[in-house]
Amino acid sequence: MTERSSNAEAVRAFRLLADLLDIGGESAYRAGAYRRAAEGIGRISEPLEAVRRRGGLQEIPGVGPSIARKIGELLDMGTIQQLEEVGREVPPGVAGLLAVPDIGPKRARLLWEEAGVDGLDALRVALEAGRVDELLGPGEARRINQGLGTLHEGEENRLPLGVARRMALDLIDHLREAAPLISRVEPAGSIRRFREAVGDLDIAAASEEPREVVEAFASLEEVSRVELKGPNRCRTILGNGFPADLWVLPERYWASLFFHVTGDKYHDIRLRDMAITRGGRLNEYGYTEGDRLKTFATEVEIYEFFGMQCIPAPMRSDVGEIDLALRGGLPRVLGLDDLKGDLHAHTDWSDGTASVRQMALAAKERGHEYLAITDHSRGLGVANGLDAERLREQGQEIDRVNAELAPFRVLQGVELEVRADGSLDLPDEVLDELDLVVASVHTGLRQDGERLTARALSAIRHSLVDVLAHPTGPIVGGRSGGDFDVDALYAEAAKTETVLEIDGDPSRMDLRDEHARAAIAAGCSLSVDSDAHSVGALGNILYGVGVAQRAWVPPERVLNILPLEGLLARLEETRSRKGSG
DNA sequence: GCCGTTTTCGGCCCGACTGTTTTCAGTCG
Repeated sequence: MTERSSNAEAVRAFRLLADLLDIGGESAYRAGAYRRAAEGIGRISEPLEAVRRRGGLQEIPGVGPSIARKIGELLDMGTIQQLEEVGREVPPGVAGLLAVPDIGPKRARLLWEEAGVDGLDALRVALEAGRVDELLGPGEARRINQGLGTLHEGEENRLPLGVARRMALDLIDHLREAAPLISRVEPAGSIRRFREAVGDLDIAAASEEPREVVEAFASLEEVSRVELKGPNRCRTILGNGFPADLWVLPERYWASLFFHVTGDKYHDIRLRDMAITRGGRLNEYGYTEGDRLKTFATEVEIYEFFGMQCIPAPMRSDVGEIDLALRGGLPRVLGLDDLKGDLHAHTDWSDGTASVRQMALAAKERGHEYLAITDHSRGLGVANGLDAERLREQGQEIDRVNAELAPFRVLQGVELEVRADGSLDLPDEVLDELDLVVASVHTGLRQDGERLTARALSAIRHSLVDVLAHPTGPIVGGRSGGDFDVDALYAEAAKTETVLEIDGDPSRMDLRDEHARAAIAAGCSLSVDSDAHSVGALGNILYGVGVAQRAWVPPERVLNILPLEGLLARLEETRSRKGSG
């Protein structure tokens, strides 16, 4: 993973360069170009060094000849000369001020030049001494002081998608109670785009009385502070410190508003560019040419207006989807309806909360044809893992449930521990009796990369392992993943036809989007699962679908789009091929 | 600095909100 860190370094370097140029009074467009390039670099999973080797740097969105050259400097010398030079003019600490809400490049420059503020600590001192008040006025000083209070230094203040989405849905419920005049209200922004970590809640609403809805929103119990409030817009900070934004317009603007609030920014800008070349402009009300406004009933109509296919929200990021949609060549990506079943779920036999029958009934109700019960194996003692004996007993219970619920089918599987030495937690003759074996590396994630990778590879190669669960091992917002050589995993999984999982549990989201994209490019098949430990959590498969869409995963590369018979045949084929190979 | 179904030069998204600006600059999403 050492190569990959150079991507993160480049993102940091170009962001810093952009900030410093901005503060130094350089053209905002030039500074913006560096910021755009940082964005583009942040979205690729391939190491920059590898991209350079194949001459592909300028294919990165926002990277042209000049920035490509600077990427070269960074790779070869570990620094960018221009950054060093600009850093001598403007102390890099000044760029840190931009993280404070209401401080942009102009105020950062003013604070630094007029009050010697060269970082966040100096800002606190200056606020204390009343110098910010003198420079910017009491109102701005108050806002900046508040903004500084919500700023968590270092760590980016983002929440796992599942947590953020739950918060947004609760907020929406309460808003509907408080403001009955709402005709529509939906989470938008990065929640709707299924980013695995979310920085704020963006909510779009339609109402003929926008002002009343804004007032109701600002008065919700959850809201601890209103940062900004207008007739159709409100930005708040919730009691837990998390920002929540609301946009409200009358129903006839809904599609344009929903599109606008969904983003992402660069996708939005590309469509606005297209509006300009047509002689008009695109905004959250519709398309305006002269004094004539054309509104849209649906997002599909917006895209059709520009002669494009409609792009699913998770795919909106201006990394090529727009050009494909213009040519009618947007690939079909996995949808929730494509999935015929779920291949990873737990019951009260290990650390789940529901019985086999309860889980099966709930899966059946969701329209699934099958559900694999994959309780933990014995090695994960903390999760009450099953040994061979208890697996046999559980098999009898599964048989009874299958007799009752046919043609729905409960598959008996196991989530099998890959031990610290790379051996598997149950003997082959036990695994051979099961419908599905999902292998997992849960423990010893702090091992060095070589050993970790070797463990995962040995699981992938094993003839009775069908799926490698949550292959990289991170917990969103918590511990980072193991130091796996992911490219080696993809290559081996593709070769052996072992399936890699997209685990939809919101605290995992693993594989994440960039990994899933790389795995698809390497030729792997994937499964998209809930990893549910309760009946309600079966719905988490939706998050897995979101990740798959962000990664442009085509349905035909996903194992559990297969109907039951096809799935069983496929599992058997792959096992026998691996066994003989 | 990037980029092109009007462009290889001359543009660069758009609108909302705040403060102390009496007509707009700065910031944000």
